[in-house]
Amino acid sequence: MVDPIFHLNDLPTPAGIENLTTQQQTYQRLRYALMTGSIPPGTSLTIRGIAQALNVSPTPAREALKKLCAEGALTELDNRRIITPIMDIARFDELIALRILLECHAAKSATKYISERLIDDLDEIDRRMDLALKGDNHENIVVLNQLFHSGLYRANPHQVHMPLIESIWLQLGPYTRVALNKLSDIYLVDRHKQIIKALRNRNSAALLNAIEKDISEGIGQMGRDYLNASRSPD
Amino acid sequence: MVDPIFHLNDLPTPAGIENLTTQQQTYQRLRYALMTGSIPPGTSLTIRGIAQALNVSPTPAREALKKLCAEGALTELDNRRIITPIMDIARFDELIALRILLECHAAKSATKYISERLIDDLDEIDRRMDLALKGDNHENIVVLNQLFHSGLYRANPHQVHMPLIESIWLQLGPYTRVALNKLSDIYLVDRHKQIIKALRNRNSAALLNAIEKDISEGIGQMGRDYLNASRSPD
DNA sequence: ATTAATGAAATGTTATCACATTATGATTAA
DNA sequence: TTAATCATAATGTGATAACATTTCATTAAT
Repeated sequence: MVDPIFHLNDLPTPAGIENLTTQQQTYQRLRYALMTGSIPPGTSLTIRGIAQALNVSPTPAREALKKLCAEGALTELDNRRIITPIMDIARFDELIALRILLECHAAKSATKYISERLIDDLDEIDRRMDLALKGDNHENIVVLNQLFHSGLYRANPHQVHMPLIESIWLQLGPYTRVALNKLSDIYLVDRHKQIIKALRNRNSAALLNAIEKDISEGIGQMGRDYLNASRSPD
Repeated sequence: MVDPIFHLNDLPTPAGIENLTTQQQTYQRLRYALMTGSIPPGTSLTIRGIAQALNVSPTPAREALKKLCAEGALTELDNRRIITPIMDIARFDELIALRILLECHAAKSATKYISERLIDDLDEIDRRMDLALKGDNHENIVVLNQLFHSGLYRANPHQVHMPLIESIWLQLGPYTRVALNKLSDIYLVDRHKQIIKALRNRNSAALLNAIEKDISEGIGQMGRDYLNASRSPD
């Protein structure tokens, strides 16, 4: 064993996974790591390596890895090796376009289920996100940002789009971190405020516009800049 | 063992899976069965049951089932049992709306990669579909219909949407069969002809319109009728 | 008769080992 | 020096058994 998994032991563990099966805990930990961009693109993940790093037997490690592959969060190469997805600009742009397409659709189809109570909850999440932004707490920012968006889309009880949206989020995971690193505070939060305002006013057009901008000017622009910048020096 | 898997032995096997691993073969066979609607909604699928029915050991059976769960083709209940998804009209309508949304987007983003050669290929697929329709060969119809659509969308080499679209197809699998059963021949095929014509003319608006109608007036309408009809007698 | 308790059967989960495939690096031949 | 070859290690795959959970039918108590 060449200790290829580096510091995966030290990865932050999501809360509330104590009662899950070993396999589910392993899955949640890996998923969380991917979502928050804690594993660089192109990293090779082996069954035994993960098992050792997370102190579980190969079986649950294997199932967790396979599940993440099936969700698009990891890539299975032809030689059966599993790696974190490698990104290029074309693929990135497709993912951003899909995020906008799916999330605007989800928001639209959720509109009629949205209560004042839910809007208050989203407002509260956004307030916490302001604090996390001030504190530069990346993990919390990512998690809260996802809670904000998924809280909105999940208002619709007929859940068919969230798995698709989460698949996209997982694939964009590493670049969420990049985007939030570069984020000059107020920007993203501002869009969230617009979203909340549009929800309160039941202004569908404004809502969709705010969501699109939140995505395209947030992770979309930052990620694209990053990919462009990291291409040249090579 | 109560032989819960009925006649899964007799399920048609997709061609060209000889060189795959046992797990992949198992996955392909189950997937094919689901895609063509050969397993009724609500059917319980057990690891040992599938293993026995397909004459493989539990390990590959389990991996195949888990993968299909991750893709949304099967549902994992809270009690850990795995069943084929149960449909209701609201969910069905969401799936159809998502199909239209994603497939129109995929078609649009594929447009600039579409060659005359590809259009000829699609034309050929559609011709074979005409034959299959005349012969009432359901499996072939379903497979050819998917080849037609995926052939178009896969023209775009930056593949991020096909996994999402296939997830939707899998979830709609049983109703594809229903739709094609009721289909009065010419209808669906006609839309395909429109798609091909729009491709040749590079008419984007006509293309998107034809795709939307192909879906909404094909499986969309038929499936909805079926769900409405089967609701009342109960 | 209904409900609760019990225990056996079915099923999902995990651990482990044997096997197949792939990757790696040393060795040899051109 | 380079390319091919081979042995070894690393890794994924498959089979099996022990264990945990859930289901279900039977039994006992009210």
